[in-house]
Amino acid sequence: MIVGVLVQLSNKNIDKIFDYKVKDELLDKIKIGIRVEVPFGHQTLEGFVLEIKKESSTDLELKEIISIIDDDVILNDELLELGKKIQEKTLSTLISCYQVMLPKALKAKKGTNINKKYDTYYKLGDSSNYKLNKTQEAIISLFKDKDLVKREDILKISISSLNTLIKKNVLIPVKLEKYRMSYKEKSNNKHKLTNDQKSVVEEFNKYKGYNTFLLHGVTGSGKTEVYMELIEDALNNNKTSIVLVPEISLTPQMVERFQNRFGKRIAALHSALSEGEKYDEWRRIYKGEAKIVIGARSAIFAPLKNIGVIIVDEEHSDSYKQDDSNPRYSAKDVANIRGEYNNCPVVFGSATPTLESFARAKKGVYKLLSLPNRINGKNLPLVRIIDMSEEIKYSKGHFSRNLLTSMKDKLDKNEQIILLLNRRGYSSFVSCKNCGYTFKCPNCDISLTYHKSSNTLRCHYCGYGNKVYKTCPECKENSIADLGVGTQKIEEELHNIFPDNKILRMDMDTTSRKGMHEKMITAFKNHEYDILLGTQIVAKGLDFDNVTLVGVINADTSLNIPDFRSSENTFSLLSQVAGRSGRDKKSGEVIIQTYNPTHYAIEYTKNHDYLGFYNKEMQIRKMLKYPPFYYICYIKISGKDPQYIFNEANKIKKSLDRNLNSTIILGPSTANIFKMNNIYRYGIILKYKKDDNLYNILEKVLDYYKSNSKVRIDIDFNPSHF
DNA sequence: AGCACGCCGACT
DNA sequence: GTCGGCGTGCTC
Repeated sequence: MIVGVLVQLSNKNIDKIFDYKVKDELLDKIKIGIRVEVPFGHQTLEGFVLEIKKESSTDLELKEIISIIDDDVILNDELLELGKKIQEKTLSTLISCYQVMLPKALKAKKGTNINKKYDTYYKLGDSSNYKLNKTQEAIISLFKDKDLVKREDILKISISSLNTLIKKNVLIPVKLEKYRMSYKEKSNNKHKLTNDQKSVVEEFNKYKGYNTFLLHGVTGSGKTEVYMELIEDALNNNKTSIVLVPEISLTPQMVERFQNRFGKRIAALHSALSEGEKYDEWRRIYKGEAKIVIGARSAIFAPLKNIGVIIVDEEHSDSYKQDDSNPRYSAKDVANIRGEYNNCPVVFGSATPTLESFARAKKGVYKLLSLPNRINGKNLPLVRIIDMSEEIKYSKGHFSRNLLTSMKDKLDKNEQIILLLNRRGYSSFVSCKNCGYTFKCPNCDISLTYHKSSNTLRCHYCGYGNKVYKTCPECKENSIADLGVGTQKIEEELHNIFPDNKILRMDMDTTSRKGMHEKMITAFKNHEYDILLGTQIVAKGLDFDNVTLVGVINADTSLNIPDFRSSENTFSLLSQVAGRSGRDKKSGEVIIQTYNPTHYAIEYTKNHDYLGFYNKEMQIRKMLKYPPFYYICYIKISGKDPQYIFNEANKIKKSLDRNLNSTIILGPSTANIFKMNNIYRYGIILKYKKDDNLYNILEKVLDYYKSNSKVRIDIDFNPSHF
């Protein structure tokens, strides 16, 4: 017997199958999809068995497999096939496609193996010919409502009685894998669906088998309740489900909501778990103990069998696209591949769908489901737009008179307020008031961010740090000052204006410690604070009954990001944050401050007019040949030597020009951040509708550079941003 | 990724 | 003469 093995080393040169012989004693343990240890060159590596065959195609003398790592198949047929499809779509190495599907604990490791842990339980044996005493009866009574009882629970009664019962075979020990997490029993039965929700479910049920649905539901329309109904139906048909949510909204409350309804059949995969905990959850799914998986992007690879429905909540979120490492895949694409394989429905849900998804729904490629109203008949909040270029005459700070008046009003009524400051691309920075000099990172060529707590300047990309000088290095004047505005600055201003109110700041700085995010949300929900001030983190999915005012300090920051999706992202962000207001009985209000009051992304937010925004934005996309009218592919060429990189980038561009005739080729241009960690980068952008030669030629480019250590080529299909 | 092989410069 | 730089090629 010969096995074909793919070793766990992500490198284009060795991303192929190597053949090995199998020792007689391992013969019956070999299966496709298990991991084995093999000699490889001068080292020992782990790899996946992908082929079993009688003969090798090479005439080299084959080496033998050293050992077998798994008893059971790690990559089942579906995942094996899925990995190949992802590698074809992304042009990544095949091994990276398999590795991304598995918990890190299963990746090739150096001695840090996570061992399974066990708990001892007991089940009832035969007690028919044994007379129980009082203590023993107490032990047996523990089994009244369950089949298995934990050893610790019995020890609380009596260890000697336990030992006797074991000896007499009244109790039989069972070893079960110990999981690091505890699971809630379900406590809550299903809510009644509203008529809107019911009709969506009915429409959904008209279709059988694999279909992709777009559930367009305004904020507060009860999409989650619909998801749960679909999951419940799948469960009743003995099928499993996957629910994807953006990492940022995968809060313990969200998980709890599902646990309350489905109890232990839920497995949650999110970044707050340790690697060990993630591995435990993965095992529970793998063994079929968990039927419903809720998690962020990579949860789409959950090793479930017999999937009945796949749900992607907040489908507009860019977190579903992995863009920082290979494979650069979209979990939504993977959802569709798995939906097709399992012949099951896939549901994308959002209040502000991506233009790509909505366009597909309009064309009938996706089936459109709509929830146009908030539950219990609440109106969407009233939105007011404030022109800050006018307003700045009346105010020294960052608050308009309208916003201040409204805030005061709500605080008087003991209601709560959320303030959004979208800091992205707008970090606090110091600059010379005299000559305009700004401090930049010597490694990354971007502005350094000012951190007041440590009085330092830091680079948000590479972590470079430096003290703040008072004297300008350029003009030698003592005129360096803090000119940017961040959440800290606004927080100070708020303290001055509302000294009697409690203010909670929530951003990357204050929520990075484990559990903080959760604690803050709970504290705000319990009205320990009056005002929640934060970055995008406050916009997503949170549900606070007492919030009646949402203020956006400056809506322009996300508009100004140089990305063709900045209008879409702004509209989406503003709509999401507006949706936080007035979710309960009291009606809500939204005040958006901006220097671009007539920009359509802001104007359409005012009337919650998704369709209006969609139509306008589609015209622009069509004119400028952007998605959904064209696909985009970004080729990144990077390396240490800027001149060499530039030459190679031009060579690539010329070769693409020669070989692609229906593709628009832009660049090479310096990437947004030309220099980062002393690596220089150029980008080539491709726009295409259909080019049969594209994948072929891109593969040739990758192949040409695969052994060239001076150039690195990264290809990103449908990048979420540049 | 490692590691060996091989071809050039500068030193005990 | 030899040590060591890293460019190139190979791993069943």
